[in-house]
Amino acid sequence: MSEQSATVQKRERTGAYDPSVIEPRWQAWWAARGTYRAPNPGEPGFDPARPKFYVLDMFPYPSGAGLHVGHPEGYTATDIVARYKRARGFNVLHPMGWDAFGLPAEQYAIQTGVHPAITTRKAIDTFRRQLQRFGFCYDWSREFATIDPDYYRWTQWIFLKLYNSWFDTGDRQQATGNRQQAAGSGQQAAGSGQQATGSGQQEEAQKHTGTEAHRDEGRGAQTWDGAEGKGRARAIEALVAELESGEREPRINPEAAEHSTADKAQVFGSWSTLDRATKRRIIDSYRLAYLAEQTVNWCPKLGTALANEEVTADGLSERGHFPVFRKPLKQWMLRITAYADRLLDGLNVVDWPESTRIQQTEWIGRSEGAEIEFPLADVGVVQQDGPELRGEAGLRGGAGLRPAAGQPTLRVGSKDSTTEGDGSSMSLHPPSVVADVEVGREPVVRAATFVGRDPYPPGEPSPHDLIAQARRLPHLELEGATYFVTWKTADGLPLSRHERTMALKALGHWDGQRCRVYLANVMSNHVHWIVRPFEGVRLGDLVGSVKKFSAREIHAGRGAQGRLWQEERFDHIIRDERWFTAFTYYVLRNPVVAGVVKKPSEYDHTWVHEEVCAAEGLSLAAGSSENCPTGGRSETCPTTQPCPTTQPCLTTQPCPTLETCPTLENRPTLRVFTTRPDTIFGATYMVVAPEHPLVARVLENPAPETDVQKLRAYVEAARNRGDVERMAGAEKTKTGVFTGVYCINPAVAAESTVAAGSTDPVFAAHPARIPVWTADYVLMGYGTGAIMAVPGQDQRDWDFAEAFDLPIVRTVQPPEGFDGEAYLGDGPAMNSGFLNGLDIDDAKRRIIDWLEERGVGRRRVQYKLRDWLFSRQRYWGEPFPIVFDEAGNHYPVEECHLPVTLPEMADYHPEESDEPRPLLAKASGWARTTAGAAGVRAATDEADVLGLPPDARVSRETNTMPGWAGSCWYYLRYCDPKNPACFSGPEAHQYWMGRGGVDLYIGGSEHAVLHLLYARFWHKVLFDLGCVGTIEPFRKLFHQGLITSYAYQRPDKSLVAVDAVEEVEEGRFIERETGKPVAQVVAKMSKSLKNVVNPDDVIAEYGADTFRMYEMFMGPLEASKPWNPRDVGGLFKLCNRIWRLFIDPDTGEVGETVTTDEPTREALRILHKTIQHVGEDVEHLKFNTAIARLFDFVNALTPMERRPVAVLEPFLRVLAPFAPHLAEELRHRLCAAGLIPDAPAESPSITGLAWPEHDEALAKDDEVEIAVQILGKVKAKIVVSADADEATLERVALADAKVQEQLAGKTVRKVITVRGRLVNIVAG
RNA sequence: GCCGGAGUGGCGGAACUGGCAGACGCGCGGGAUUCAAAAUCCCGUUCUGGCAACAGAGUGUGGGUUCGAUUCCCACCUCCGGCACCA
Repeated sequence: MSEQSATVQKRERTGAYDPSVIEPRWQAWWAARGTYRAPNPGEPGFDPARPKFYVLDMFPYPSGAGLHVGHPEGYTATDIVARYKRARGFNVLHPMGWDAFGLPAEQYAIQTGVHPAITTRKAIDTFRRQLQRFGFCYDWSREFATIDPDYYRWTQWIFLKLYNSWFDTGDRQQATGNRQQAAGSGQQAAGSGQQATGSGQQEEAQKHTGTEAHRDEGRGAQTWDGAEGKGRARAIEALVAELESGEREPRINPEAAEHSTADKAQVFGSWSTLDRATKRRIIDSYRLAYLAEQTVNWCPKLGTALANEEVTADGLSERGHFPVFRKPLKQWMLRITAYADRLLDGLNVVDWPESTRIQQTEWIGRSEGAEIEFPLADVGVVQQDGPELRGEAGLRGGAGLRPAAGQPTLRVGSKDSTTEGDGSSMSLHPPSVVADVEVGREPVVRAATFVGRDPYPPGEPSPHDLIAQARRLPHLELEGATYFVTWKTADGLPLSRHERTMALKALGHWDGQRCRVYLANVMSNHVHWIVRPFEGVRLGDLVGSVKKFSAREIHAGRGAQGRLWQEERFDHIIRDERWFTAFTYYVLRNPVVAGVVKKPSEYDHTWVHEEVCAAEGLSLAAGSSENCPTGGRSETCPTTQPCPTTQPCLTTQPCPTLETCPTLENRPTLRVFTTRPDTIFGATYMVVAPEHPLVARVLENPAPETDVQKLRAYVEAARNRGDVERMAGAEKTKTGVFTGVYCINPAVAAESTVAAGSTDPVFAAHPARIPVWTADYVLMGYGTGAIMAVPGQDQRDWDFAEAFDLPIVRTVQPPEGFDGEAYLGDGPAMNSGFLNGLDIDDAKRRIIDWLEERGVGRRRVQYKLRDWLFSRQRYWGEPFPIVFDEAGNHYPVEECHLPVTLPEMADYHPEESDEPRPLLAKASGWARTTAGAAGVRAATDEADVLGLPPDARVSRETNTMPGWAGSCWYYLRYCDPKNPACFSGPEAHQYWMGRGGVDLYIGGSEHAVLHLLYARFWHKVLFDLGCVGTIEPFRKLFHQGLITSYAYQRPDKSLVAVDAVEEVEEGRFIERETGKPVAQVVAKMSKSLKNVVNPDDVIAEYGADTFRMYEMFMGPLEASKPWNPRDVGGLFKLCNRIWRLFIDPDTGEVGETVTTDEPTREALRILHKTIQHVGEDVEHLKFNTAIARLFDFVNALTPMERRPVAVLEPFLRVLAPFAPHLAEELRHRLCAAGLIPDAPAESPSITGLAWPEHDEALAKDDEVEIAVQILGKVKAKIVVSADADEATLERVALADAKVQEQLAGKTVRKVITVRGRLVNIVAG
């Protein structure tokens, strides 16, 4: 201390440059005067005439270790820009604050019991003190930390915005459309949906904020501030209103990742009839914040969940080596996937580094392709009632088809007690396949593919189309539904009139008792039935009962036995009156069209409920056959006609009837996602992930070829491999096991015919029959967890096919001479039937159309992006403003009751527990409360599903938000950090966030993906809700490079710490202990290598100005570069030299060389060059070259005997952004010496002064040296006036003696002249 | 493996849109100042050959386009960052 102050005194006395004195002085002065305070619109001192510039640093986490030299790199850059822009007349917003929640403080609390807030505040104070020592021009009046209740109150508020919003895809019209409709009309529907969305947007924006919309209107920049389309967030009330009005069908959000496809397929009655729980389920499925069960790595010993990186390869915690288990836990998720497309689109309007945009694009991972259904050839394994099939498995339900055990072929069989015994005697039209519905046992077929789309076509299709459509749909059994059911007689045996009457009686038997029968109709060989089972009655039971009863009666009459009715039946839910009418109309009109009767009323085996007869608009006699493509004959397809189905028929014989047509329809299918549907003909096998439900199902119910043991072993191994071998690195060899099951390749099937006379109904030798394998190179989490393997065009598939000797078929013609394996390039399709000759794009279009027409596939976009897991089982984070009632329903805390603050804890030790439990749950006094105390809205009445009675017992959400939460919106709070009424006041927000948001955002590339993606997501939600006015938050983004350090490396590449090495001579280093030579290398700074540079030390030695200039001079801002202590001195020297341009070191006064002379031409030239180049370089963030220009200036001025103040003073204003203390000091000294007038009273600081204007003419050199090349080699130099034209250049160059010499004996062929550059003579 | 970025003196780096490669700094060499040192100022500093004038080579490697290439194209090598069997 005493030694240091002695040095200081000496420096002061001698007038040497001493940053340790001048820097703290000016820092205090700036702080006292509020020099860097940026007033908001409306505040005193705000100048609305100036444009704004918002320059932002990435939110630092104040670690206990304090600042390292990497931090100030970006901060210096933004500081320079902020100062420069201020000098250029901008109102600059340049704030700083703290992303302060974080694990280290909590860990420390666990160890010591010190409240994390205390630890964190201390770290913040250290950081602030360190940052202030750099002289950064932050507006500290705007400082806040994410741990401030005043701040996280609004983080919670935004969470509630997410919670209370849903993503309207704008497909309401499509909701009543059909997924199988032609692509053209589908697009039309989507288009009009978007339009509707767009027009409603502004309106709703106003509605939501309650205040003025934050939207930045009239700025005109469509790309920035316009509506985006592709759907948007809206208030949940709008959803409820749509549901209540009937505008939207009540159903589970089809886009909800947390719901199974079966959930999403459920069709509910009208909104008003639904119970509370169902209404809630539907609403919650739409929220942008939702609860879902997620697997966590739970470590009971640590009482905490661990990130994947914190778990070792052997399933132990990295910390402590305790066992870790995978446990499901209900956690909050944010529906970021809804914004996948918009997050992609936004990347096109921002000025960001290309690499970051690419990283984000890849993270979102959009791939366009097709989803294709591959019918399973062996369907015995797929009982349609299994809960497994409800997941994302992609197994489509059809009628359950079942092979006889041990037989490779399908035969008619039954478990029906009435037909026990010989199944073969029941064969129908061999070799066809008959579906087997196990009536009375488990007839419900879950709809695994009923995803996201309403099954009913738009407009008014013909009844025939409806029926055909219904046939393709999965069967559903739902409480309260009305069904259309139809089945045939076995063998198509005709019924007599008497038998038909009996059947009709049976169909009507339970009317009024167990069901309501709306329509019953018995034809000579089949029945139609429209029925609504009463509550608690199952459709399957009813059908079974009717069949059994009628069969017994009829058989008795005939004296026959066995099966009367076909086991297959079609049932489908009738959802609304339109459909009801259509089905009824179809049933009644069909006999007329078929010519059985003249009009429906003549049909005597029909019974229609009065209600139906009375129904409006049902005109039974109306209609004609013209809109029925098969002339109404599809029900009784005669053998003389081709099969009327749209599916390719695989048998060689004409189908007797539709129901027995062994086409691919109505089989269970394996659904795949592919980006190369054009290669479908080359799909020679299938692969499903080991976790795929099909595999479990096969294990339960093996196919004849299944090697159960091997399969089971593989699945087990794959499960373990998930965690263990992921770390072990890329595993090259492909592994897998054949499941024993086959699929039918629908494209190959359609193009091939089975040889006539084949008796094999499941195409045992057919090329369309392809094996299904399981292998862990297929991931359950992407697509459908199943692929069609196309070895010819996919290297992974190729490798797999090679390994397991599976067929390879090329379907894209590789170029001549191609000797690779899989061919991924473009080329004409081959071996692909109707696709042959088409290039990839055309083939894709063609095949997708083809698939869609047949209902076996569709266009599909897939994303890698997953929803954002938003819950952490930690104490030190933002509490969720959510409570749960005793039934487990969640309720938001009302806005006026925010913030929900963290409770005090007795200690921070997690409880050791097998059950995942967040730490906060220990604060039971806090967690258990009442709805009123927690601030939940009081329920208005019974029907109010979103409120609670105030005295209802509730428990608080005990998870907390993740670290990302607070940093997602901090840039908005800076605009208006103290506003108690709003997250950011509209006026301030509009001003600072106008014109594309943050104008310059600098931070490390480690945040290139997650932080920037999450923040953009929140911003877009807030945009949709009218809370912000730009579609993107950060207009220009820049990543500073890493600051590395030197370390030393032994010949074996191991690193040696800096303090263990000695430099024996220039550039030669040895390891002190061994004396062996080591090489100097660049490495990341790390404690272990002892190469960490502490900024405090550097500042103590050289001062902040030197530090700032060194960091900027090291190299390009974006590059990684090593900290070289030796180089720092060079910048200190620069500061000293600048000092001495002004100050006589002997006297400490302004030197006598500083004059009021008229500047010389030379002095003016260097000044204006400096102004110009530094300005340009700062604009381009090229600070290293800007500082080189400062060197140039000093180099030019140093030798001058007389230095005009008219040149020195503007130079200080150029210097100020880089070395603000030095510039401020010197300017004040010039004032004090009377060499320049005092600065204006309102801004006595150099900070308030304008950037000097440069004069282009003065900056120009009078004469320039021009290189003269002969054949591109410089041979001579000539000096000409700077504006010499081409002719002059050529003349002077050719006249040059040296040139003459070189050209002797040669002919000049051509002379190329570039003004101000060179002359190149082509001679020979 | 894929995607992105980068390879230039002893070192950090510069070179606008294809136009004198090595700005600027560090280090090093020489000189001035000094009793001496530090500091400061001046000169030099890509390599090879030559006392020198000068000559030749040279921007990771190999090829190409061009009057002219660090810059554009093709192939390859090395390093850094990101993703990782994404169908």
